[in-house]
Amino acid sequence: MRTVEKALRLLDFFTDKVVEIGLSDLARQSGIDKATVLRMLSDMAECGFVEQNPETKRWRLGAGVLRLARLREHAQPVTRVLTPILEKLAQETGETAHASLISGRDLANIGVVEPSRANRVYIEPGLVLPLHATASGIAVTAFSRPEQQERVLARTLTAVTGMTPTSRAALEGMVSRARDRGFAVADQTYEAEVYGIAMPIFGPDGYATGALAVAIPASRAGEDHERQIIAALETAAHAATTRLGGRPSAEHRITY
Amino acid sequence: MRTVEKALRLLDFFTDKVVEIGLSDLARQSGIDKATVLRMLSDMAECGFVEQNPETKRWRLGAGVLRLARLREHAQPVTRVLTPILEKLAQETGETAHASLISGRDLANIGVVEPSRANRVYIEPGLVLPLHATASGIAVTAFSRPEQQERVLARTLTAVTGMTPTSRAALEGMVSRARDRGFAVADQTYEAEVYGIAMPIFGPDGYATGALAVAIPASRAGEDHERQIIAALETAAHAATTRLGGRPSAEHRITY
DNA sequence: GTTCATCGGTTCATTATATACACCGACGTT
DNA sequence: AACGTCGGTGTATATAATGAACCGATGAAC
Repeated sequence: MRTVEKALRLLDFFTDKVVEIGLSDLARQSGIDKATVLRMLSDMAECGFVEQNPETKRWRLGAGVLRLARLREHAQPVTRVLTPILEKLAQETGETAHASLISGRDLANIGVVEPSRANRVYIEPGLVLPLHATASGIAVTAFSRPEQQERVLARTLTAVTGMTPTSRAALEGMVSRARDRGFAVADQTYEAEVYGIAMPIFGPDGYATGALAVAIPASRAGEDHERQIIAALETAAHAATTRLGGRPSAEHRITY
Repeated sequence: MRTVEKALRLLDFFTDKVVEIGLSDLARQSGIDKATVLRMLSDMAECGFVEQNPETKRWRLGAGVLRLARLREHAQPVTRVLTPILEKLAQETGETAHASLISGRDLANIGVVEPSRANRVYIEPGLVLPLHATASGIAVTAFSRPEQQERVLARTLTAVTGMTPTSRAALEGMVSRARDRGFAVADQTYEAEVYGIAMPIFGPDGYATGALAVAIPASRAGEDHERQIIAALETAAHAATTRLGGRPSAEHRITY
């Protein structure tokens, strides 16, 4: 299999909670031989992607990722543009708002703003969202290029919760419904008790490049609240698209 | 060379100014065969490190780097901590202040704040600074582990300007002088007309992990100005070290 | 309107390189 | 003292990376 991809996938074992990982641990989790993992880590360390804690000998993300993020942000200031939009969205809806962008085969969370109320949904920063199991993923897929759409539908859909769509038919239904309505809804498909509503952000070619989403406790789901969220999302997503230099799809129309 | 490293080094061809690169161009610049470069880019794209502009077919940095940067920033909020320190430093000195961290074999610029005055030094965001040719690099090297120091001294030192130290002796002199004085000075070693002064940031083990620096037009270099900058740098670097959970080296004492 | 150069991308035989097993000393527990 | 685990090393083997030749498309030159 491809060595470069295997090496880069090692970085996905670092999460919000798992900040440092030991060599043997990483080898075990990834299923790759210890010697190989070490060589990959050393290679990535030479380039600044990871670094080794000199005391614990464990590995963590390196400063190189900060540099690259600055470069990308300088080329297109996604975070700077989306943060105020997310803040407004969280404030207007009183719920947790987050933004994700297509990153490889998945969706990468690149911004979260929580409302001030106590009972709110927590979303891990830097989370990888599966395209088939989240409102954001469905929204993006619904407005992707046909080939990209087919790639997602053709996958083996792993269940994250009991509500995750696992058959092609179920997913296809959710996607086409999202395309019709202009937004996607996911009822506890990724995490129990969490209900998500998402709207796509479009690129210059009229296809989705990411999504804005609002996550609410499932107990608060209800028609009025949902309408209010969708209205807030509509202006937010439109602002995000245009301020990022995108062009909304002609087929994107919101219908409740 | 190792494949993973070769692939990751491709990312270093993206800069402040070069936001997108075509396949043939990247192959030419890196000296790697076109087919190989394409495979590497495809692998990295699968992981979200790069993405292809669907119109121009050219490649750019992907959203995955934003995600990883968020994760690292969440684990240790380097940027958030250093930005206000840099702002104060730039304001106090009236000059461009910047911060860099060790990233692989080099130093990665991760923050710049410019003063309000018109005649100021411009530093590219996300720049890679060679350890031997910048004040920051000298400052870091002077307070690194002996092995690390030796690795830098043993390198083939490429000249960036006519003032860059290219002999081991010259570099050794600058490093030991920096160790004695507690800060490093670089007079147009990296860019003509730019004079840099840098002080190390220390990690928990008492060795340097990065540096804060002030860059001034060479024409403004002078003893009074320099003294003022060093004083501002001293408090700034101390604040950076402690607020990042580091411990200053016992050997770090400022002497003019 | 033809020519030519260059683009992104593909193919496939060759071989260089990644891999995995066995092994090391160090450390902490039992 | 025996055992398990850690990070790390050496090396024969086999797999995966490589690069030259080639493709169709595009655009500039004349």
